[in-house]
Amino acid sequence: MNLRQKQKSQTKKDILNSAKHIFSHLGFLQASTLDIAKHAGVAHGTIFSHFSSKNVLLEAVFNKYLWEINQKLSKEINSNLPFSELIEIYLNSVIDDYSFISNIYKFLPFFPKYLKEIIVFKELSIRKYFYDSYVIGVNEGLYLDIEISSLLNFIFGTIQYYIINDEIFSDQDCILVDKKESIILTIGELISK
Amino acid sequence: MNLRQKQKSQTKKDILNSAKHIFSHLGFLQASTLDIAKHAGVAHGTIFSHFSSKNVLLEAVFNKYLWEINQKLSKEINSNLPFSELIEIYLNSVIDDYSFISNIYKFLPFFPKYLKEIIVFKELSIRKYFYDSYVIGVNEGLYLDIEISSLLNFIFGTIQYYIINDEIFSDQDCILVDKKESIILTIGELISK
Amino acid sequence: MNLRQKQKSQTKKDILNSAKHIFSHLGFLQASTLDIAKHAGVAHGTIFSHFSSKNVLLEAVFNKYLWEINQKLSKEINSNLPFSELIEIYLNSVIDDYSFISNIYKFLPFFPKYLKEIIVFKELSIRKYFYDSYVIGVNEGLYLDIEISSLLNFIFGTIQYYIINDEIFSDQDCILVDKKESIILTIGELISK
Amino acid sequence: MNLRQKQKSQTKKDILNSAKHIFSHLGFLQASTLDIAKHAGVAHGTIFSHFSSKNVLLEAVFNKYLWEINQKLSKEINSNLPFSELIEIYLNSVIDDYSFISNIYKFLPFFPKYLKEIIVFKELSIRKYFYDSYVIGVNEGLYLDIEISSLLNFIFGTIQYYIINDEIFSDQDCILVDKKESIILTIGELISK
DNA sequence: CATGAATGAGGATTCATTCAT
DNA sequence: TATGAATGAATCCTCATTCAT
Repeated sequence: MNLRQKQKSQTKKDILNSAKHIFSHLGFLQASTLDIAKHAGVAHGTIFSHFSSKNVLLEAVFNKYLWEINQKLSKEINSNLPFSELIEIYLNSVIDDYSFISNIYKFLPFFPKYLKEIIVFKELSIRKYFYDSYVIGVNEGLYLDIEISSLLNFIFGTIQYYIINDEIFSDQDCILVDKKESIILTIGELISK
Repeated sequence: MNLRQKQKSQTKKDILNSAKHIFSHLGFLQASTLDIAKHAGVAHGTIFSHFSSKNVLLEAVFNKYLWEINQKLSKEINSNLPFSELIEIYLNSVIDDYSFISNIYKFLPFFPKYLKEIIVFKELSIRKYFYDSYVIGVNEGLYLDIEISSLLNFIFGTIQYYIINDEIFSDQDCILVDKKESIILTIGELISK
Repeated sequence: MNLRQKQKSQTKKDILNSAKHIFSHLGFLQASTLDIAKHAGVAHGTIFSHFSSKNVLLEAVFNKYLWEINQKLSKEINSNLPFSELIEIYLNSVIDDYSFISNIYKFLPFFPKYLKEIIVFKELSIRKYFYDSYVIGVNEGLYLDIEISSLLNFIFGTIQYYIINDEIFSDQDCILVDKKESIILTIGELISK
Repeated sequence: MNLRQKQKSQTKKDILNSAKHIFSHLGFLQASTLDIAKHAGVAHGTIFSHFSSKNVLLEAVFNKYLWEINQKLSKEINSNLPFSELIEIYLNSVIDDYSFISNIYKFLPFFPKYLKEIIVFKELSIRKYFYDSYVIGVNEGLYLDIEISSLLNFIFGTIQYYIINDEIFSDQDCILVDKKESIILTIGELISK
């Protein structure tokens, strides 16, 4: 990669970074491409020479950062860990990047289908760990033997619910800090045999 | 009520109906007041002679239709019914007005706080039935004795989760038709002692 | 005049009164016909059954109240009074109805020509007294013998200038209270032989 | 300055010019930003990429043209000139840009305070010359020794008065052409010792 | 005559996207 | 590739005026 290519690559990174930052702080609709360009220190048009539209930029942001978050999570997570520990690790990873992830969930309905699918696809790879851990627990006679994918919808659904309604549930910056213990406890009680 | 008042009242109803319709189909942000006016067959300005702003119209739509839905629900629902039957009745009421209710949940994060509170307040009155029914079940030794409000967050959260992600989970018009049984079954298994 | 006619006449008076009040407080452009109707306790349309347009109402307000102000002024004023006393009386009459009169002067450029002419015509009848008084003063050898109508333009112009620029010249409600003495003094010095 | 910058600068000038033109002909309130854009041959939005709001554009127009007018005036004016000559020079400068300046005076009461202050500030720098010239005249025993700032209010007030009421006083395009001599003469008679 | 619901033209502003430089 | 000026469709809201009741 020559200098020119490096600079180009750096510009793209700057835009992605700024996009994530602006999206996290203003939300995906309120964030304008001009805001992002200013924050990245590039011309407005430069965004469109790297990303053909705002939605394509959104897609790139998702691909990059959700992938990073998943990477980090994969290192800590492990199907041999007990189910409730997985939930805690997952919640911690959401808390770490709360302003970004909460905005994703809040704006999900506005995204075109292909963006939703990217997001869901990333989530699926995480679900795998939960699934396997639960199977082990069932085999060990610890957990109820129920349809696991339904159970996982309950868990991820509840977390998403708290995030989306955070403004109502709590005055804190991140509602999950408050609710983490309660979520883990309730799930534990529900699934234990 | 004289003719004038009847006509006025009818116009207001027409606007509210059209607003509900447009909101349900385009979403609350994409729906323009001009769209609504056209659909209602009135002049653009007429909307603003009945509702001082788009948000006030939104509020009125919520108050009218959530109230109607709640009314209907209250007639069918009853704390003495078993918990899973309540869930079914509730799900049916959501299914009946799916395109409207799903949009409410999808756009919730974008509403001003006072609108969120209206919606939450309506939900609370429904939760009461669930709460009481669960208490009865616990006393009868049928259900696990866990923190009920947390449990209800799990249930409402899961339903909201299916709704918000409906486009991904299912090609049907209404995902809950598909998932109803699964939801009820899973909850039943989880809470049964 | 029968009861019906009396009521009609009273409604018209109410509207004129309210119009003057609203015009005085909000200015002629910011004041809406709806504001006036509400203040008068009549239906919006009623205004237009008495006055064919907002401008016609404006005209009526001018005719009524400028006439009243002139009437009152005519009783106090008298060509035999010394010139500076006339100025003081005139200034006092402006001060008495400052919020109305100041708005007239401020909005003068927005009025159609025929409304301007009404206003000027009312002013002319007052000018007559000033003119005559000055002539007497000149004949008595007290005042400079200059073109009087030009002089009067100087005086009325200056007063209008203070009114129009009151926000800049003073924080008081009525700048003329502050400037009255200075105006009279300066004119006195300029015209004395 | 490269081509891009020149073009941008030219567009801005075009907008300012058109704004001045439209403001002068329609008045500051009746003039719409769309009118200005059309006259300047640019898209409506272009105005807002150069000026953040209509008021900011107004401010820019004032700053640019009042400054130019003042510049031109400063070159001709000089405190050592006799007072009546100053008045003539000032009147000529108003006459030169009559449709613009007359609109400023006519719409003065409707401008936000900070715009009024810009206008007044420009006027103050001119007043300085008048003040100094008068002082010299007084010292030479030519003029009455009276409070000068009051006198200047009389003069500027009278000019403003003629301008605001031009439609009534004269059928000419510019009333000051008619009245110039009369104004100078009357002032001369009033102030001469 | 009085009512007041309905009208609809008009106006300022936003912002993703384009394209000449 | 990068720039950033220019675009123009889209949106909410105001208000004098009309007219059926």
